[in-house]
Amino acid sequence: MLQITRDGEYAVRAILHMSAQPVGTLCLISEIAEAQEVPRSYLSKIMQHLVKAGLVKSRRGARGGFFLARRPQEITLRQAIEAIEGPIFLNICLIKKGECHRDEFCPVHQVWQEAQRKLMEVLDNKTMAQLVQDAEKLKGFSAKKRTPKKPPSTL
Amino acid sequence: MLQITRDGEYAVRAILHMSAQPVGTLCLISEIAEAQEVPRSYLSKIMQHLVKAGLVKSRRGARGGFFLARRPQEITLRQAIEAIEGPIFLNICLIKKGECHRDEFCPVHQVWQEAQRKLMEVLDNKTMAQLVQDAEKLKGFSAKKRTPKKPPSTL
DNA sequence: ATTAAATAGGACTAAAATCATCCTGAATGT
DNA sequence: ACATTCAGGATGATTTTAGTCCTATTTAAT
Ligand code: FES
Ligand code: FES
Repeated sequence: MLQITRDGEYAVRAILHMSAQPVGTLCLISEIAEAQEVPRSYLSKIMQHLVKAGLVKSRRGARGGFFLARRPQEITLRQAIEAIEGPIFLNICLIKKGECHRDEFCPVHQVWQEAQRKLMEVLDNKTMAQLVQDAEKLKGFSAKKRTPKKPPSTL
Repeated sequence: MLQITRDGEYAVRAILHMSAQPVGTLCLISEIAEAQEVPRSYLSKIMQHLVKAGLVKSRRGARGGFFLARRPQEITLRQAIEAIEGPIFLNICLIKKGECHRDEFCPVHQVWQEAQRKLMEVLDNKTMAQLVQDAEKLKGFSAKKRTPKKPPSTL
């Protein structure tokens, strides 16, 4: 349907949540699920998948939890999404040359290639660290709307 | 899955096929289906849909067929795809403001907006007329590869 | 008027994807 | 030992995808 799945969306939320924590913080599934409004049991599966994909590490047992395998500035939005959704191909024929035998003479093919390139460029150029910063700005903005004076002391 | 469906792909093929015909030509389902490698009975449904969407007109009965409702230079790739797939939203929260209540503070939202804008830009800036031209160039190119000498007399 | 040629439209279906839930097992800190 | 967490498998409801097939209707030609 040319739309990301809930899996992808939830994965981004989870990674973003962890990215916003102080380094070394262990996050619990229930905590992430509640904060990011993701069904708890569903998120469990997604976290497992993210661990397997190598983006997240986990510790089992009491005082266990999840934490990022890399620093937030080293994780792009694309990586977060593709870790769960798999590589993105706007049309099936983009998977690889020859996947569709029409790609040799189909004039639409190069349009999809360009569209995909531009889409990826956007997702590649946004790191989790940047998103956390953006979120802080948004928070500051909505706070300003409520209390127009006195900028917040901590940023 | 962030991928266009067969419906969308087949619709583009069908419209492209009609765009490549001399004006006034009536195209038959079976003819388009064979040329564009689309299952005949499936294409039938897609053509119906394209007629309802107003992109294509039809004439029933003997000597009937399909033809474009507008000139190829007035039909963009986006219009062809969206006529069948409906409006494209890379994430469900882009459908409209407030569709997802997180859009106010979610820092990913504006990234999806930009990604979508760039994707649409690519699809908007390609008309069926241009694609037909591109196809002719591709044909000429592969023809050149087979017979490196003697450029084709008709273009 | 008959008939052949076409599209229109509805019913139906198999397979896969989507979006989850629930339970058991394994690991780990106290 | 025990409470706490994640790991992983089984299950399932619903929707989407990607078709097929049959009948009805319209139209042109004879
Ligand atoms: S073969 Fe890739 S779009 Fe046509
Ligand atoms: S609300 Fe739109 S991406 Fe998060």
